Amino acid sequence: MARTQGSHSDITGPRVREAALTLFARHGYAAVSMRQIAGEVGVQAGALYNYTPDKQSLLFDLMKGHMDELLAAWATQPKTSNPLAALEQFTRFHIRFHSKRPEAVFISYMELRNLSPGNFTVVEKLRRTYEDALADILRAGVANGAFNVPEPKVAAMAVIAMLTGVNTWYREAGRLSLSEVEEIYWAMVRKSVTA
Amino acid sequence: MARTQGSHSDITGPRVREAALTLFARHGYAAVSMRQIAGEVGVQAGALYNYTPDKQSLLFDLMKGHMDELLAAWATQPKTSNPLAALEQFTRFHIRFHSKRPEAVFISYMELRNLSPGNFTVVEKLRRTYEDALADILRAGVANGAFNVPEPKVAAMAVIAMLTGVNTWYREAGRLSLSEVEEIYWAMVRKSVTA
DNA sequence: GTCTATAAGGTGATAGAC
DNA sequence: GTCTATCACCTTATAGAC
Repeated sequence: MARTQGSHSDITGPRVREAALTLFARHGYAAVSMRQIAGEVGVQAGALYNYTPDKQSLLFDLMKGHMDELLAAWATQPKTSNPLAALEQFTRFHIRFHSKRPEAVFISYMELRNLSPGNFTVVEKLRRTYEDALADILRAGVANGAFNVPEPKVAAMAVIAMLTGVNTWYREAGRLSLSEVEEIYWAMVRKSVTA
Repeated sequence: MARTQGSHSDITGPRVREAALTLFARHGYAAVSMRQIAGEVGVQAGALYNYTPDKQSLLFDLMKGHMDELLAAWATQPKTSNPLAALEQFTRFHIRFHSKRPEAVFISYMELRNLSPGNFTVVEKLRRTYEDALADILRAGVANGAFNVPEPKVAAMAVIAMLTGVNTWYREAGRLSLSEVEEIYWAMVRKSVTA
């Protein structure tokens, strides 16, 4: 892996991001040095600055990229006018999407305080957009009598916290398949908000 | 605050812990230096080592102390044989206890990966004890027909994740009182597991 | 018990050779 | 595009004066 000379711009860039993702998730942003990231990629520390202006940008790009992908993936889901069907879709989508990106999810929840104020504002706005998508589903269900939730935004936070918690214990090699996990959580989410 | 000489063992010890709690919660364990903690207390960095053998012990003491207090407080709650009443008690207890210690809760969830392996094992065992208390309540409710949850341990994780999420958005000065928050979450928890 | 001084080494970021 | 070398500074922890 270690090398002494060479030119690899097209592959090094993604590898820097991957290494940062893995190391930030494992040890935390503040505990990881640029030298560690460089070591994982197989270059010297100075070479990283061809791909990022600084360490902060590396973190911001990972977090903003994750939120952009999340919102883009949610946007491709077929629209449903039935609130109950929409809630089921959101629940299953959230579990499936987050289970595939545990490192990015972990960073996005743990490293918010290490974002510069300006970067924090950007990421926070994207997060709020996602939360509001669920809150709107709940409001529609209240309006048509399917749901009974006095505070849709609070209920949305509660549901998202519950669903994201899957990542703290679910392992692919574990006893339960992801489909079984989906069923368990969907049953709980459905009951928790229905009238 | 700054001083040049003196002897204050009986008050400095707690102040070191308080400063570490506040700073670790705000910036993260890895991002906080012993000099910062000393500065907050009003002593020089070297003086901290009269109160802790090292930085890691400071983190461990905060996290183990928090889990010990949590389990001790839960142990003082009156015993209830009715699973539904026990679940309501757990729900309200969890929200109230955690809302009073946002910094310790934050550290206990965010800094697990910064514990040494041995310290992690200790804290993790205490956490599992707390999770099992809720799982046992759910199993009792399944046994007497009050609840319908196919996987009590998974449901316990789901409920705890939902309840702990309150700390991410609840503020004392906000629109909703803690009692109102308790009602909202208790309604959701109750419905999510009832038959 | 707290201070100052120091050891030993790590930090992010940059300059200039190749 | 990557390297080596470096700047200026910060890190945890300890030793010994007071």
